[in-house]
Amino acid sequence: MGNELAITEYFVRYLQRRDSLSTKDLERLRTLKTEHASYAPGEVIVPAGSSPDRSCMMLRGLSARSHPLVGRPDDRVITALHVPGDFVDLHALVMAKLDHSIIAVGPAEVEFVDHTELTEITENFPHLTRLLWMATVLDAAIHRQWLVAAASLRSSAHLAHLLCEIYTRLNAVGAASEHQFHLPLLQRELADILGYSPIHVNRAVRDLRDRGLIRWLGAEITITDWKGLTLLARFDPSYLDLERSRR
Amino acid sequence: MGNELAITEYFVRYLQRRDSLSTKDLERLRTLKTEHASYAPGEVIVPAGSSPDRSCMMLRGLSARSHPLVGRPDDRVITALHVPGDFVDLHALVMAKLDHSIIAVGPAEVEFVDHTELTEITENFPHLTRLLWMATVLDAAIHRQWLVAAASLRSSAHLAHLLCEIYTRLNAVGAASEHQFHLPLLQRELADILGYSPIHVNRAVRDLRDRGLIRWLGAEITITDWKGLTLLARFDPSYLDLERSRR
DNA sequence: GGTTTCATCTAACATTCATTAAGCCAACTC
DNA sequence: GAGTTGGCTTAATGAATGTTAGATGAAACC
Repeated sequence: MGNELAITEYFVRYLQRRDSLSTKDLERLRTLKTEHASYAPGEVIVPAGSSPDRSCMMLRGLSARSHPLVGRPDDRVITALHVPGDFVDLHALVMAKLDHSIIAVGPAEVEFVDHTELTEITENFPHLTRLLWMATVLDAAIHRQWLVAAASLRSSAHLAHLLCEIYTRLNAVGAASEHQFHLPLLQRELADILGYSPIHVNRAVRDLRDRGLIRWLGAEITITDWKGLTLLARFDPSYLDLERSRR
Repeated sequence: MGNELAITEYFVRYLQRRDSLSTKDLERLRTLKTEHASYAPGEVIVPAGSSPDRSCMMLRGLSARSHPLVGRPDDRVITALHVPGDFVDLHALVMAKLDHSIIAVGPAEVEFVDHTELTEITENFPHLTRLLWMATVLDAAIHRQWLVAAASLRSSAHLAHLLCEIYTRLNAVGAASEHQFHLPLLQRELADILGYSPIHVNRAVRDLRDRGLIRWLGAEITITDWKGLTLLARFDPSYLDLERSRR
């Protein structure tokens, strides 16, 4: 009780999109003690190699998991992007050491939750525990889809797939609608995500624009032909597990 | 009690490599009711799109997660390989629908565990639950490393990385030693894993052989220069979270 | 107004990888 | 032993992507 304008609301929506929460579960989530933090673009939220004793939920903006490359310290690969509602590094609860950093992409705001509280949930709230587990398993499903996209799609289609996914995820928690969204993502960062050179990303962006599939002004994206974009990307959202079911 | 030659032994070793198991946890694992099954090469163990009510542990051989491609039914991408000790599709416990198939690679043997039993563990064995959770989170870490490898390594180094990983995982559960192992994996299957054409995989295999890094006869692989192979692949096993720690 | 900075964009050339086609070799069949 | 199959191997060509270099344009600074 208290905490009426629950900080965890986005994450609650993320869960309710996929299962139903008991009053008890909801209550527990809404009374989680959290600590707010804001970050400037590029700032490190959680450093690689650390063993954090808390995990963070995305509130506003974007964050990414960044893997530094051994032997090429100024080079990196981004293996995940996180939008509001994501429990970004929940997996750190059961890992000995983080194998990557969490960084802010554009200005970002997060809420930290102590692992003592999460561990307590695993002791007393089995259904809620399975839902938290689900959140990490869903991240893995997204990783797999990125692997599929990387292996089977060419640059334009690959970029198209990423845009379809981000819009669908934003839309699922009510953070975007009408095929428009804010994406403060540089082409150089896109290159680290897609595994191309920045120049090649530029070719792909131009291609999607030339085909009349998207409009991209500054950080504002409009998907002008959703059907066409999903077709090119062979996008099928079922991996996002958006069905409600009992877990 | 009973079940002395526990079927779950490989998985127990997998967990004990990373945390300690209480007598109670051990007992619960060893009394899991399981159902044995054998598969011929290529056979489907769990089909994509299903909502299985059980999950399987790898006992012998290899299995893979295979993603069929929409619009190209004879094409696929393999996003994970599983060795003995892996709880292959444990994630299905908290997913509504599987986004991929589990298939046998070479002849394979698995043990199925009902989800009712696993759910019961989440109700009464919180520490063991966190260890099961860890197993799925570790799969995700491997997915991420595959993404990093795909984006940052060229064919030979990419193949080298896969070989380093498989050997390390086999070795971690005592299923391989002295840089030798059995790998019943066709070059065409390697192509589906690495995202190359079979012809290009062949070039990569030859390259590693020509450099004197590996010997590959039939399904028997010997890593003749471990140091050189890990250097080429920039292989750092820390993502496999092989440290023992309290979770 | 000029300068700097930084992201986006473009062009020219180099490398990596896919595709097609075909040869090789061992295991198996008739 | 001839034929067949399946996996491995090689070569030649073209498409996709990387690299290097530099142009453009907008915002921030002085």
